[in-house]
Amino acid sequence: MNNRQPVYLKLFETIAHAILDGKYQDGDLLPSVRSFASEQGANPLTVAKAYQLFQDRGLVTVRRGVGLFVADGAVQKLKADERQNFIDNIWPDVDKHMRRIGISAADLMKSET
Amino acid sequence: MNNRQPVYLKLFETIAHAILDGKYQDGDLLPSVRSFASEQGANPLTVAKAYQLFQDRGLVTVRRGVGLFVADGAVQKLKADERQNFIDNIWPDVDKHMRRIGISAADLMKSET
DNA sequence: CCTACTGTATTATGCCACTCATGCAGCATG
DNA sequence: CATGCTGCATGAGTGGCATAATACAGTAGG
Repeated sequence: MNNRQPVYLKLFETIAHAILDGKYQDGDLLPSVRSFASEQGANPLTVAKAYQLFQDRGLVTVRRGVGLFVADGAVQKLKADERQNFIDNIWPDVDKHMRRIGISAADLMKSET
Repeated sequence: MNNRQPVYLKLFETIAHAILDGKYQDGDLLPSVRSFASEQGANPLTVAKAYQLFQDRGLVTVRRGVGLFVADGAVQKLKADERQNFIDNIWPDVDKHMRRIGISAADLMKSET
């Protein structure tokens, strides 16, 4: 029903994960709008919209005519932001949901690794 | 991040939570489409759409002209469905996200009551 | 300078999920 | 039968998203 996460948000996550996983580090050049678009089978403007989100957060610096670069301290900042967002917004809901259906975090840890 | 959750899904969750919390039990009459709509400040058809999801899952029985009733075994079935959905769909994503940002389930359990 | 690459602004168009207003159909009660 | 409640089918409007076709601005390298 709701497979409908917008493409530009999926692209944002794809990039964010690549950064968090260390594929791109501070100062690295990100794929160009057009190349990443063709690589992902998306429209360049949709990619630009995803990149815009990084700019809004100050995670990339634009060198017009050259490309987009991971800003200084962006990796750390992105990770910190994601952690804070998880603790403040995501986990409370997940925790509530778990309590409601009677699953504890301890239960889940047993069936891991 | 997602304020974009449709109203009818929020309403579905509201009802589901009420059932899981024991407010409505097997055989109980659910609020009518119109009364629940005015109570929630929503459109009756949006409420109907939420109720439709329960019908699709066989969780309610319809008595046209009378109302919607919680089906026999619905409470148990809903709980089982929610658990399965959590384990299959929700938790894997949450777990992946946690690993990526370096938070373990053990970390979260420390800061809980 | 010229070419080829960068990001970006503009405008237009099609699409689809969501929401809602209206009206109809079924049942209980007096 | 009449009233007043139920759920529900139909159709229309809205807004966000994605795409497209251009065009422009900035930079690097031959």
